[in-house]
Parts: sequence; structure tokens; C-alpha cells
Amino acid sequence: MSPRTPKQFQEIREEKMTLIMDVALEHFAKEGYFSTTINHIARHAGISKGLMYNYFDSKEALLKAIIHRSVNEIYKYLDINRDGYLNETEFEFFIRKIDVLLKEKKYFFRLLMQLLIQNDVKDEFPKAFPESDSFIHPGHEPGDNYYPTQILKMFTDYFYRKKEEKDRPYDPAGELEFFKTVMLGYSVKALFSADKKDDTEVKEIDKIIELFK
Amino acid sequence: MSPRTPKQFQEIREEKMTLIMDVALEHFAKEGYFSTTINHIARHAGISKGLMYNYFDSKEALLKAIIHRSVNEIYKYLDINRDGYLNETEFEFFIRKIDVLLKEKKYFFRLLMQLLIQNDVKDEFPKAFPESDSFIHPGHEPGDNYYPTQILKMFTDYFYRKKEEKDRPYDPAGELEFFKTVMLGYSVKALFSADKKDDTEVKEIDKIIELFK
Amino acid sequence: MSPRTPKQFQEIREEKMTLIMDVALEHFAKEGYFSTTINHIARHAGISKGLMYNYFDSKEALLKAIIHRSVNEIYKYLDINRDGYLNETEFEFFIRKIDVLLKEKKYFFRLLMQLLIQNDVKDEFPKAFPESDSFIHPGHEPGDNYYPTQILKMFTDYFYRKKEEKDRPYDPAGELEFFKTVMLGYSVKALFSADKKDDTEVKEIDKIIELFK
Amino acid sequence: MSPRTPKQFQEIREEKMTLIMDVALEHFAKEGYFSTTINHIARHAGISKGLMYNYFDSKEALLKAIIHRSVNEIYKYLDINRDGYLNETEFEFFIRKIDVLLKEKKYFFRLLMQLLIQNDVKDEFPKAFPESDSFIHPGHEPGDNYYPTQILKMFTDYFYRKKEEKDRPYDPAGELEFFKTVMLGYSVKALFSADKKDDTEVKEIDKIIELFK
DNA sequence: GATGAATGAGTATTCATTCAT
DNA sequence: CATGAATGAATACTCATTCAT
Repeated sequence: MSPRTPKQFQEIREEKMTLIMDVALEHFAKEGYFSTTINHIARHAGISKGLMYNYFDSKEALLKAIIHRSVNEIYKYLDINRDGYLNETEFEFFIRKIDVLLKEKKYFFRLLMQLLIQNDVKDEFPKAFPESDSFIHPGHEPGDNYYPTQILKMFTDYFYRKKEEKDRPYDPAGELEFFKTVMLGYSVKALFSADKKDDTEVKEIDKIIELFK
Repeated sequence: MSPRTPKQFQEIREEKMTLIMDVALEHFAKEGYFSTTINHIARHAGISKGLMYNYFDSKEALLKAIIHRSVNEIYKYLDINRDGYLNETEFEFFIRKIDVLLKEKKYFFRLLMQLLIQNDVKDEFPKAFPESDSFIHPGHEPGDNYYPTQILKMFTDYFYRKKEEKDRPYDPAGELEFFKTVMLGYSVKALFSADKKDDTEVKEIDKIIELFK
Repeated sequence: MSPRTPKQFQEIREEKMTLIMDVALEHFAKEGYFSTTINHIARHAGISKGLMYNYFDSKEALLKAIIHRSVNEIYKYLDINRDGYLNETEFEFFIRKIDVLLKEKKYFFRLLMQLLIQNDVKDEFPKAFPESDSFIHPGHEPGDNYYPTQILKMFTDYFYRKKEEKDRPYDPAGELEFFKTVMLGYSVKALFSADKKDDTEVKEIDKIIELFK
Repeated sequence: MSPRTPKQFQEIREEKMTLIMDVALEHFAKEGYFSTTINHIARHAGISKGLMYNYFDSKEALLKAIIHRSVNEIYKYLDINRDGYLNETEFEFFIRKIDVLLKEKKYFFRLLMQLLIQNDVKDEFPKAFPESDSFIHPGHEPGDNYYPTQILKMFTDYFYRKKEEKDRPYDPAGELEFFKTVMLGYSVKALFSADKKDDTEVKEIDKIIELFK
């Protein structure tokens, strides 16, 4: 019955915030951001509406926090801050990491896609939600921390380096573009196809790696 | 001062319905189905809310009518009811048709993607909105008129026929799967990238055709 | 193709008005005044909404016209303008007339009851819709044409006259009141019970007549 | 500053629900169910529209809750679950109880009559709203708990028992029917007549009791 | 920190009524 | 006389957000 220490309070706070974000993410992804009510989230998280507003200023703030958290986790997982050089082994490794992410962060990516599809949302979250265009033609300052740019640069370098290794005609820009197309298609399929346990899709990622390695 | 003829009424009706559907489709695609209010549609169409309900029973009925109309237009344009045999020339022709559709029916396909992403909507429109899964593994009866199945069969046949023409090892199922991945990625990029007039993407469709022909 | 004469126009007018009122009365009685839409009436009468407004200024005006018509028909049928004297034979005859009316003007009386139940409606139609209170204690001028008053007076006279014929103690006011209770109960049952063809109810009116004759 | 206990919340809830139901019942009875708007109820109850929907899912749910409450209260007050045998003293007692109910639950019974008059509503509330027909010819299983049936059976027994006590010709079925007619007429008058403080109506219930005892 | 009662601006929908033709 | 397209005020209902306790 002794009063809780500040540290304990902090732990409670973080636990609750994590709980709320987890529940919210799942329902945002499954039922859509607009269709998911605060009431619904609170009820499923086993807390009151009021408490939700104690932790997050608004429904939109909750959404941003969720995205921020997931982006950071992905950022860490992908370990972008390394030298940014991809050799063939690293390329394969990186693609497989993305494939893992698509499954493990399925809810997040589904939510992200929902939001990207909506123009007005896109305009409001230009940083957190890189538009597909900015992904393709990023207009960001050199050296900035905007990680889609970094990833893109990594792959750009990778494909341009390959050109030098080839003796036959090779169009690195086109190859990069096609690679992005394939990855996007693969991602969408991974996110929105019903889960199935045959190894069709398992093999497809191998085929993609083979193709671009 | 003579009263309007039934034909005149019919014309007015069709004009207004087309107007409403056009305006609604654009806003559904841009701002999302749920975020687009009936008020908004009416204001942009220059009519009253009440008139909307004179022509469409509900917001959902409007949505269904829009989808129905677009599906029919696409159906006609793609001319599915031919023999269903694709030779290489027809294959190229068909892909280019799809490419044209992606641009001309951009709003519709954007809307469709929004709806497909939302689970609950998917369940309600199983025919009009082929789920991504049914697109990949259609469970429909042979011979039915369900056109995604027909299209898929056409391409399946195409890829299996190629196998016989090749002397080197060839996996038609894997090839079909990869083709779908590429088309999906290409479609998403086409639908959600900012329009640009350089010829980067113009070339990409050529590359895709080249790859699978 | 000769132009219609004014008389023919008049006939068309009256036919249409009768048609509209008939259809409206049925639907008002069955579905309720508020739940019955002008559209519904027009559709079932086979005419356009506009035409309805050509004949009746408003939905309320239509209601009033229907009531006015029925009241007049009933008035005529009951032949109130006779001397107002009821002997025993005439008493029986009158009760049987009311019984017939309850069946033949079922829709009208059902509608009337709906309206009487609603206070605000009662206040608006004090003449057409005699409140139950005014029926019991009419506050109208002597000699006026307000027929519930006349009917009431007729029965009052009837029961007071019976007093003189009796040698046993007899309370004409109480008898009148009880008579009204019985007639009201009988009417409500007649109007809202499911029609049945056994002779239970046939006998009940006989019993009532017997009791008060 | 300490948070409210669950019990306090419960009390607030019950108080507000009672308030809302009381206000709604009065207005439903006076202005009619359809004519009474949620806005109206909220304004007269001194609360917001939103709060009403916090406690009741819909206008119809509110109506059902009101009916359910009143039916339960009446059920308790009439104490149906006794042996179901009526001697003459109990008969008088029961009739007087009904008379009291008619005055104390005036609003409820007015509302009930409105609803019974509307065909479609009757079909939806067969249990809560015994149709006049089922009151007269109940088609329910013997022994069921449907209380109009129980009450009817009680009176049926009462009148058939009287037959045996009489030496003169006596038709119990006809007597029961006539009793129902009288009670219905008396009820309708009690519910819809303007309140008056003379003792005319006080005496009528005495007369009715006298007549059937 | 925690609760849920309370609010009100916003949303889809209805429907009597008007009016150009 | 006749039509039905067009309007807009009104209605039931939702939901993010606030706040007293």
C-alpha cells in the first residue's frame, strides 16, 4: 500500500500507452481509421475514454503516435544508419528483412496504405507518410534523416553499381524503377491477401531476390 | 408550356444521375468514401441534397451504382467475351488496354482500392469487388461469367502455353504469380503517383510487356 | 378529339378528388396520418404528386376534406335533421344504423380515433373532431348545428323520457352515461378487433339494444 | 475530488433514465410517438440529445423501455400471480385497482392505445402490446405467463362460476363479452376525457361493479 | 491517475411543397 | 390538366471531446 514511486508511475504510463496504441492500431487497420471510434478502442483496451485523452490529445494524436512508434521500430530494425552500402549478400538480407516486416507489421502497413490512399491525409503527414511520389522522386535536402530517401539512395547506388559489373547493356534507372514496382506489388499482395500456408509466396520472394541480385 | 415528355424526363434523369455519379466518384476517390459527405457532393454537383436522394436511395446505393457503372464500362472496354485466347500480339494489346484503363478510370480504381482495403466492405461486394485473394485463387465455378476469373484464366492459359514453346526450364505458375505481382505494383504506382509527363513510366509498361511476352 | 365541356372537366375533377380521398383515407387509417406520404398516396392513386396539390392545398387540407366528406355522409345517413324524437323503435333503428356505420366507415372511424388521441390535433380541429369531452359535455350554443350535440340531446331526451315511463327508481343521467360507455366500448371493439365471422358480436348489439330499449 | 464510485454512477444513470422516460412518456402520450422529436424530449428533460443516446439506443428503444417499465409496474400492482380465483369481494377490488391504474398510468395507457391503433406497430410488439383481438380471443398456450391471458381467464372463470349460482337463465360468454365492452368503453373515457372533479365518473365505476358483481 | 456523464457540431435521410414545362 | 424534378427544413443518430468528481 506504499505510494507508487515516480518510476512506477512512469511504467504504468508506458504500459497503458502501449496497450492503447496496440489496440488502436489493430482496429484502425481492420475497421479503418474513421470507422474506429474512441469508445471502441477504450472498451477493447479495458480503459475509459477519459484516460485515453489523458495520454493522447486527440484521435489524430493517437494515430500520429502509432505511426511514429512503428516508423521508429522499422527504422531500428532495418538499421538504416549503417554505411548505406549494399553488396549482393546485404541486398538479399535487406529484402528478406522487408519481407519479415511486411508480416510482422502487417497492421501498421495496412493502416499506412489506407492513409496514403487518401489525398487529404497524405498532405497532412508529409513526413510520416512519404507519398509514393516522394518515394520515387524525393525532394529532400541532401544529408537529411528522411529515411525513405536513404533507403532509396542505397538501392539506387546498388543498381548503378551493378551496371559497372555488367558487360551487357544495362539501364540502372529503369532497373530501379522496375524493382520498386515489383516490391510494391509484392508488398500489397503480402498485406492484403488472405494468409495462406502454401509456399507459393515463400518462393516468390526468392525469385525476386534472384532476379535483382 | 406544354408538359415535358417522358423522354425529356428520362434525359433529365440520366444527365443528373451521371453528374452526381461523376462528382461523387471524384470525391470518393480523393477524400475517401466515409469522409465525403452527401452535402459535399450535392454542393459540388450544384444540386440539393434532396435531389440526390431522388435518384439514389442512399449513400451506399450511390456507391454501388458508381461501381456497377464503371465495372460495366471496363467490361465492355476489355471485351472479355472473345475467345479468351491470347497470342503474343493480343497479350501486348491487352496489357496496353489495362494501362489505358488505369489512367482513364483512375478515380474508380482508387476508390476500388480503398474499398478492397477495408475488410467489411470486401465481404459485402464479393462480386463487384473481387478480393485480392479471389483474384489470386478464384474459387468460382468453371464457366461462370465472373470476369476476373475469365481474365485470370486467359493469362493462366497464356503462361502455360508459353511453357510448351520454351525449351529451357519454365515454371508457368511462378511466372503467372510474378506477372500478377508486377501488374499490381505497376497499377498501384500508376494510380497513386503524382502525374508526371516524363517518359519514365511510359517506358516501364514497354519493359513489362517485353518481359512477359 | 373534341374539347371537353366544362361539365366533363367538372366530372373529371370530382372523380379524381374522390379517388385521391379514397386512397388517402385507406392509407391514413392503415398506416397512420404521419406515416403516409404524399408520394405514397399519389402512386397508389395512379397520379402525380403535382396533381394532388392541384386538388388539395396541402396534406392537412386533404385530411380535412376527407373528414368533412365522411362527416357529411354520416350526417346524411343518420338523418339527424328529423324531429329528434326517438321512440323505442327508432332507438333500435338508430343503434343499428350506427352499427352499420362502424363497419362501412371503418377506415374513417379508425382515422378519427387516431386523430382524437393526439391532443394537438384535437385542438386544431375542434369542430370536425369533437373531443370526447365535448361529446359528453358539449359547450355549444343552443340550437347550433353541431351534430354531436344534436345526437346527444336526442339520447338525453330518450333516457329522460324513459324515467317517466318507469315506476321504479331510475337515474337518467347515469343511464345516459352508461349507455355512452357501452357504445364507446362496442365501437372500439368493432373498429380494432380482427374481423371475425362468428355471430358473437352480432348478438352483442342485440343485447345492447335490449338493455337500453 | 475523489472520483465517483460505481454506485454513484449507477445512481446518476438511473435518475437520468427515469427522467428521460418520464418526460418521453408524457410527450409521447400527449403529442404522439411520431410527432414527438428527440430534440423535444431532450429540451424538456433539460439534457442534450447526445445524452439520450447514451442511455437508449434509439427512439424505438426508448419507447420499448418505457413500455417494459410500465408493464412491469402494472403487473406488480395487479399482483397477477395469486391463485387467480376471484370471489365477489376480490372482483370489486380488482376492478377498483384497474380504475386506479387508468388514472395513475394515464399517459402510459394513452400511448398504448395509440400504438395498438397502428397496425404495423401491433405486429412488432405482440407480447408487450396485447392486441385488442388477443385480449378478446387470446390464442396463447394454457399455463403461459402472458398476463392478459391470465386476467382474461380469471374473469372467464368468474363469470362461469356465477352461472352456477344463478337460477335464472344466464349466458356467461355473452356476459363476459359485455363486461369487456363496458370496461373498454369506461377505460377509453377515463383516458381521453378532460379531467373533471365532479363525481359523475366516480359513480360510474360503482355502477359497473354493481352490475357485474 | 481514472471514470463515464454530458455536450454539440455534424451526418445521412425524409418529405411536404413548389414550379418549370 | 398533368408531370415529376427540385428544394430545404426537419429528424434521428453519431462521436470526438470536455469535465466534474
